[in-house]
Amino acid sequence: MERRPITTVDVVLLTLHASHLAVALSVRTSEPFKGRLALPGGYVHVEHDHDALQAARRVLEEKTGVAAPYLEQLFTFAGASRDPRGWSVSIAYYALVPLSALKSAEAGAISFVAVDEIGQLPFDHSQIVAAAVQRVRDKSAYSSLPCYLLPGRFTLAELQATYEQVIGEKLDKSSFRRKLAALDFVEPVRGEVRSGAHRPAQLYRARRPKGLVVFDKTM
Amino acid sequence: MERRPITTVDVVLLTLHASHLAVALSVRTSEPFKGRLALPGGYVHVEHDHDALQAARRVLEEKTGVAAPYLEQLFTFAGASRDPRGWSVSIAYYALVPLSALKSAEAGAISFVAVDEIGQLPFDHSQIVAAAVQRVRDKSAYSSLPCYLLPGRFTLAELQATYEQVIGEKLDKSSFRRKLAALDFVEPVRGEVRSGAHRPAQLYRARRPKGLVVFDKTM
DNA sequence: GTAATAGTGTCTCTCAGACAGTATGTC
DNA sequence: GACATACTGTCTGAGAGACACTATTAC
Repeated sequence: MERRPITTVDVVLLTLHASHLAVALSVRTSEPFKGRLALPGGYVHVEHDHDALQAARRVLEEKTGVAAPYLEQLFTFAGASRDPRGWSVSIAYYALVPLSALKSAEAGAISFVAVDEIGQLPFDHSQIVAAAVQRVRDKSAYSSLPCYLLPGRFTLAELQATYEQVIGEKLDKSSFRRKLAALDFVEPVRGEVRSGAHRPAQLYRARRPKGLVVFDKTM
Repeated sequence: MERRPITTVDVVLLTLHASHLAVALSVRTSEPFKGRLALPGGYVHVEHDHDALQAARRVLEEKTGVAAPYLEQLFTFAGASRDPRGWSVSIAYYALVPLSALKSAEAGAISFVAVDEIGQLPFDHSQIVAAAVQRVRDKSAYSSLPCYLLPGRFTLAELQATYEQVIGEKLDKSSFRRKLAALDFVEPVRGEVRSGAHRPAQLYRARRPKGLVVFDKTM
């Protein structure tokens, strides 16, 4: 029989924290790198996990208490030198959640670090985070992905700010709304508005049956 | 110690064969599914492979004799029920090569099957092929990926035909060339032309330093 | 009234699609 | 000359960017 590599699942949980894209890190409870901040992750449990996606969901749930609405496989990092225990395979996933879904977890063992301020992480986790951020930035330019960073109801101004934050450039309000109307993946919620010090704004929600919508052009 | 899953690498080698996108399959020489056509693949060799990409290159080289110019990780298929031997991880890669690079291998144990005519393959290999084809079609619409399906020199008509074949729709010649000129990832080879029964066509090649070029818009 | 944010209208310029036209080879 | 393929020019309509305008609230 072949010698088999270690197989783990790691999750890059991203959210908008103080208007910046941030990643959730947890303190490692076992060696190697015990006590250090790292991506939530764990072994694949051959006896209990049916497949890799389910293992990722389990790990995310165990470590952060969150059932992420968006969870997608990112990349598999595998090699001899990424883990001191030897040849290892990490099937990496990334998840997007609104910050509001994490308020309870924040009290726990989870820390949020802005993606631009991450130092060195154990293993190749810095690389994994960089790959996830890259993917989210790229994909957000031509899909409805940023919706998953917002709570159930949001104004168009908030949606636009989220896009701008994630893809890193200013967008024209008029063009943005024209495209939204054409793409039709958000809908107004009749009767609900956000009141502030000024003119109230119509609240919108993501259209349910659509899921992730991918465009031809960019935002 | 955790029970560890089996870890393998599988490669979807794609090429243009008789104007159709085709996948290279090889006959399995060991159980399970011995004697059946399946994707070239093999165990990760913990002692010799430094990482997963290198394992994929080795497998491709061993089974097809080809050093593919384009080789990229596709997706990792992992679960309890995809392999009769038990919980397994397949890190799937896809490669693109010009048919001319495969002429020697064709005599060997490799068969080409048009991607639209693939029946049931062992394991979840049908799914893996489908994912690779999907990826190539999508990515070809907004990148120079199809160049890797052509030999070193090609005419613009051949390049256009390749794009049309892969993405599955007719393109306007004038628009196509305008975009090519703007994107600037191919260059004419001075003095080289393809002569036929009629007006000879200028030969082009992919610009060396560029590698894969990704566009904002689609072809 | 003013300030501030929400939301709409419109002008212009770019560019992709469509298609016709010219160029250059074989026979 | 005819014919086939290579290559280029031009017209037009759709749409994106830019920016100004109107709307509705609090004070």
